[in-house]
Amino acid sequence: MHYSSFLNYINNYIDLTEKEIAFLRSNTNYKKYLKGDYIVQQGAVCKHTNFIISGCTKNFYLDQQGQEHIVTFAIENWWSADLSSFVTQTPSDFNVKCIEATEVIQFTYQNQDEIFRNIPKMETLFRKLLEKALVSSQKRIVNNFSLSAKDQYLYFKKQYSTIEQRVPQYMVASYLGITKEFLSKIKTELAKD
Amino acid sequence: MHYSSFLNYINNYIDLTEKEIAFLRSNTNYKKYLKGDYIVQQGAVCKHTNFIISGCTKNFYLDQQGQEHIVTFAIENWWSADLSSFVTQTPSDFNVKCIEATEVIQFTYQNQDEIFRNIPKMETLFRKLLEKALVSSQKRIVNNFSLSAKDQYLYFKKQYSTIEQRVPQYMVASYLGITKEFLSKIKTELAKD
DNA sequence: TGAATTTGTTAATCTAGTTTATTTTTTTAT
DNA sequence: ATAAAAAAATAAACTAGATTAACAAATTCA
Repeated sequence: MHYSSFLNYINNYIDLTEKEIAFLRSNTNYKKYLKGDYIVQQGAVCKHTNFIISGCTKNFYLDQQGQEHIVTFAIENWWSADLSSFVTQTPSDFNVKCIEATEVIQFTYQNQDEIFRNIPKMETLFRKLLEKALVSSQKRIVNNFSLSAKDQYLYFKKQYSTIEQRVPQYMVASYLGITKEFLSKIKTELAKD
Repeated sequence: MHYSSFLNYINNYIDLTEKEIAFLRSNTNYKKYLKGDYIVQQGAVCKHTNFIISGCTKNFYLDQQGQEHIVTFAIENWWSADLSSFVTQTPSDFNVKCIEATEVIQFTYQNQDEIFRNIPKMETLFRKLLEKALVSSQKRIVNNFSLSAKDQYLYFKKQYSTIEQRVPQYMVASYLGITKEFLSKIKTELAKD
């Protein structure tokens, strides 16, 4: 049922015994959010790390002028949380909001602690996930200062074509750090070729 | 001797037994680089993760036009490597070069594997380090698209005042993703206030 | 079905940061 | 102490991308 895609995902990386699976189940829970629901709100502590079974979320913050800046998107088989708030259990500077109705498997900080203590393989898995995430975050910084807005858009389109097709264009612009008008201009230019 | 600052550092996070310390020593080694030496070269595999005992390094890449873009600096008590190349053991897109003569404690990918297998606390330490690194990498992305060049410079100055005082200004500009001329302009403007 | 709201486009004007070129200052090595 | 090299400053012309504002499509939902 709900857990199959979650367990499948983990099974791609590590082998779990029946007992470990049971332990994992008892330290996580399933939750369903509606389109527009907040999973994390700026100012509140991020209580859970969420594995997305279905749906799509955006992680964003509002600047002094109240403008929304999207930091990351997340879809099926991705993790979604505000890492900073989760690991320190202090109020978040970010919001996580559902762009679509979204189903997740989630666990608290305490749950995570239990899981890592009882299933060390899970900590190894997370260490590797964090490595990957850091690499792609660094890649994004690099792209940021060596690619033009046009090339950054093309990179995004190539890397995350699924996401590009699912979210409104102004959110893509926000993710890229450009205005929606300029993205529109880029797209009409690209269409000419 | 060489190991004291390394062991001190680790001791801030976890407690190691004498036996574990011995194991750690036998799976790492000390190395000294001169100013200007490369620790990692673009195109070569990053063989080691380096803990800096003394000195300063820059992690950078050269774009199509041969322009240098600095991704990170590292000084005493920081880690220095090209993570992407290290974890995949494939050729690096980046260079790590010593800005000053630099002493490190280093270990290979195999060493790391051994260390994590034999001292799980060390994997926990690294998982937490990665969390911190990812948080600050995300913070940098956020700053990138919500702060002006001037405010990004001020943030850098505040966060990394030691580094700012140690490296030439054109490298700070490269790290910030602006030209040295523009940084110079910013600094004279700031000096007026 | 059609009015309201969200999303996307176009075009004119504006600005933060780049480029190029020259000069001045600081550092390094002898 | 001094020449050479590296780093920093200055200034003018230029450009990628922002802003504003008006309009056009596409969704949503009563």
